[in-house]
Amino acid sequence: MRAEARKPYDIESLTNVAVRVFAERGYDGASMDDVARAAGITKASIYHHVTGKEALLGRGLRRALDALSAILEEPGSNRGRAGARLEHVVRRVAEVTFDLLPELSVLFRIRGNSPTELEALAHRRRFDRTVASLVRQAQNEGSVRSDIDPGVATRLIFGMSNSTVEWFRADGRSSPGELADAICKVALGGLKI
Amino acid sequence: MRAEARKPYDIESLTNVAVRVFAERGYDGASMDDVARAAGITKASIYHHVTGKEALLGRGLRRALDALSAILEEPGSNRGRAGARLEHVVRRVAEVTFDLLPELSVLFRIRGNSPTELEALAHRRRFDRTVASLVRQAQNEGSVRSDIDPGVATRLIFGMSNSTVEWFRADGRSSPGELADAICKVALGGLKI
DNA sequence: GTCTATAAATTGATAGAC
DNA sequence: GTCTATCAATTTATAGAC
Repeated sequence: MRAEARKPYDIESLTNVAVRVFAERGYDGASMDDVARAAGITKASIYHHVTGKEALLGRGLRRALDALSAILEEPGSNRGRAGARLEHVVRRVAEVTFDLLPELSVLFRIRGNSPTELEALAHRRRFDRTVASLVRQAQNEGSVRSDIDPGVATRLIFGMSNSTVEWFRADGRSSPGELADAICKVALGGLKI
Repeated sequence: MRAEARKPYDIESLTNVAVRVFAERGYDGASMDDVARAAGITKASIYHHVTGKEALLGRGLRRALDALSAILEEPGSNRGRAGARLEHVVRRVAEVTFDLLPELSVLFRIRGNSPTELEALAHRRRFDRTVASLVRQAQNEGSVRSDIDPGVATRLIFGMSNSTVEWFRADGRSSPGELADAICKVALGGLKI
């Protein structure tokens, strides 16, 4: 492993490194020195690109939230029966999760300890509310069981889907597509035969 | 709200406070001063009861892991068909989660950033492996679908169940029993009708 | 764009009095 | 069992050279 000439960082490539470190050690558990070490530059150099640690967090959260919001704009989320639209959203959230694994991992673990985190949580709640109303429509049309509160059902589905960021690694043993399949099967069909 | 005479802390009552603070702000995001403030004593006083912050974490994690392990010793987890035993474990994990909400919340969010965390993660993996083998038995006896890997199924079930620590509050709107019901219904039966 | 050096604040932990 | 005072280390962030 020889030393290699590296392209200088810009704000995007540095954010890539930061979200990976935040995902691995947790935002609060990761220091700017951890990020610097992972990037192969010094801590001071980071401040040339961003105003501080919280700005790096904000950029990661923004990526995650933009990707989730985009799902709700897709045709599959807005056309057809509510049951089919719900299934589309669940599958696409799973796919986006694997696509932006560190960003979503960070989003799913924030606690609201700062204004940046609080704003992201508010955005996320908006997403959840939209899906919950989709669940309600699916219940009304008879394609989803009505004995569970729509908000609870939404949280349980995404609890299952989101938890994959804790253990899924694209290591070839199971592909993102296969896992997205499994999530849809269990969330919509259950484990029982 | 007048100042009140308070029973002096012992190690258990202080751990109660600490796990609640850790659950709310995250272990790394919580300072010893946060714990002290929540307890209504000074930071220095905490060190009379425990050797340090990591010891408080260890005590909380121990509570959570002991409660989970105890479930596997229950008759319902060891007698009868695998499908029924699995359902018992899922339900009991949900109930224990609501019973020890802050402790389980902390356990579910650790990353392995210290020896204490690494040891707890090892214990938790052991629990997961036991349940995964239960899922496999249930597949073999034909009570659980066989098109999903037992390890993946286990992680998805507990991903759903464990995620409740993020949002469930015993505020009367929905009871622990109702939520445990909903988790079993969705995990085993799915959302679809 | 990255570095060295350093400031300023926070934080985990200890000493010793009451 | 709790306090005040303080230390030592870590950590976020800045100044200024190259």
